Amino acid sequence: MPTDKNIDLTISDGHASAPPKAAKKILDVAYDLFYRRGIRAIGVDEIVKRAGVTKPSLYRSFPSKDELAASYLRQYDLEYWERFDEAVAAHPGDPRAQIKAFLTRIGKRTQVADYRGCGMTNAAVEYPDHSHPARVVSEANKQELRRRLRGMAVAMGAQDPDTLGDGLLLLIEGAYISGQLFGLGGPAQAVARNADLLIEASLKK
Amino acid sequence: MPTDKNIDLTISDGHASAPPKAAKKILDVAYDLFYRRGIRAIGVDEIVKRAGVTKPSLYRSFPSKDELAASYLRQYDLEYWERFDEAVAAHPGDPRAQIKAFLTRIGKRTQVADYRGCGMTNAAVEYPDHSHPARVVSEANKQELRRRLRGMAVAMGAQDPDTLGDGLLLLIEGAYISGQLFGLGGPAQAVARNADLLIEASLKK
DNA sequence: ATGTATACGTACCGATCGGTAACATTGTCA
DNA sequence: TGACAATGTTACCGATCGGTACGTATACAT
Repeated sequence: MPTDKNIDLTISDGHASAPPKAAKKILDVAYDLFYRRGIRAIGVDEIVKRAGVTKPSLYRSFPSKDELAASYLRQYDLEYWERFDEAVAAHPGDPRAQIKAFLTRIGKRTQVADYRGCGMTNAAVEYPDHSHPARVVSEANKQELRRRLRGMAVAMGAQDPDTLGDGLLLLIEGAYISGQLFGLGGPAQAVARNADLLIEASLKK
Repeated sequence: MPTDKNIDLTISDGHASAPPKAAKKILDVAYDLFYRRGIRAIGVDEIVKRAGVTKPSLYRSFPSKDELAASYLRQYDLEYWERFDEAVAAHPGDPRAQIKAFLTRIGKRTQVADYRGCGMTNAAVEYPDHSHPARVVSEANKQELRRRLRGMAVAMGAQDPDTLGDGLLLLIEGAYISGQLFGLGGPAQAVARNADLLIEASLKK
C-alpha cells in the first residue's frame, strides 16, 4: 500500500501549530466506527488500520481503548450541545419553540436507514458498570440534559416542571432508541408532536 | 438435525427420575448474565462455568452463541407479554387503566439500583445488524408492542390513535433507557404520570 | 553536523474469543 | 442385559482481543 506519509499530514490546518495528527485521525475513525457499529464490536486493530496508523501510535495518544471510547464520547458531547444550542438560539426566549425545534430535528434524523440513535445512550447500554470511563461521560451528559429540560419546563410555566422535564427526556430517549429499532416510519417521527401535546397538557391554566 | 427442539418438560422434583437438563441450566444462566451484563460482554466459557456444565453441552443444545442469545430473548419475550397481559387482565375493558398499570409497574421496576432496562432494547443496541438472530427477535417484540399500543389507543378513543400509541411507546422506551442511566430518582419514575397526561391530551373532546 | 526529543513502525506478547474432535460415563427403558 | 441418548472429560483449533518492547525515522535547535 503506497500510503505516503507526506501527502495527508496537514488537512488544511490553519496554522503551523502541530498537535499530533495521528491522534486526530484515530479519534475521527474511532468516532465513526464506535458510533455506527458499537464500541465493543470494534477492535483497536480495525481502528488503526482504517486510520492508516499503527497500534503503538494509538497507545501513545490514548492510555487504553476504554479511554479512547471516553474521548469519543467527549467529542460527541461537544457536538451534541452544539445541536442543542442551535435549536435554542433559533427561538430566543421561547423554550417551547426551542424544544419543538430540537425534537423536530431529532425526529428527522431518526428517519433514515441505519440510524444508530444516541452515542451516549448506546455506550451506557454497552457498559453497565458505572465506573467505566465511557459510561462516566455518558451519565454526565444525560444529567446535564435532564437539568436543561427541567429548566426549560420551568421557563415554560409548567404546573409541575420536574415532571414535564422528565417526560420530555423520556420522549427524547424513546426517540433515540425506537429510531434505531424501527427505522423508517417508526414511532420516533411522532416525537415532536407528542412532546407538544404533553407540554400543552402540562401548562398552568 | 442432531439437536431436536428440546423443549423442557422436566418434572424435576426431588426424586431421581428427572435429571436436570443441561440446556435449561445453560439458558437460565445465559438469561441472567446476558441481561445483567450484556450479551457481548459474556463469553461462553463463563456461561458453562456458572451453569456447571461443559462447552460441548452448550453446543449440543444451541448451534452458536448468537442463537443462544436469540433463545434468551425468546424466553424474555414470553415473560414480557406475561407481565403485559397481567396489567391488561387487571382492568378488563379499560385500556387507559391497563396502560397506567403497566407503566406504573415499569416505573417501579426502574427504581432499583443496577436496573438494566429492557433486554430487547439492549440487545438491539448491542447488535445494529438487522440480520443478527438476537436482533430479529428484538425487532419482532417491538413491532408487536407498537401494534398493541396503537390498538389500545384506538380503544381509548384517541383523536389520532397512531400518534398516541407511538407516544406511549416512546415514553416506555425512554423509561427503560433512563432507568438504567439515572438509577434511583431518575426520570423513569415519572413515566406513568406523563403517559396519563399525554393520554388525557389526546382524547377526543 | 550533531544532539535531542518526538513520532512512527515491526514484531511480538499472553489471554480470551467462539467452536470442535474424540472418547468416557451415566441413567433410563426395553 | 443391551441399546440409546444425554452429558461429561480433555484437549485442541485458528482468530482476535487489548497492549507493549524495542528499534527507526524525522524535525529542529544549537
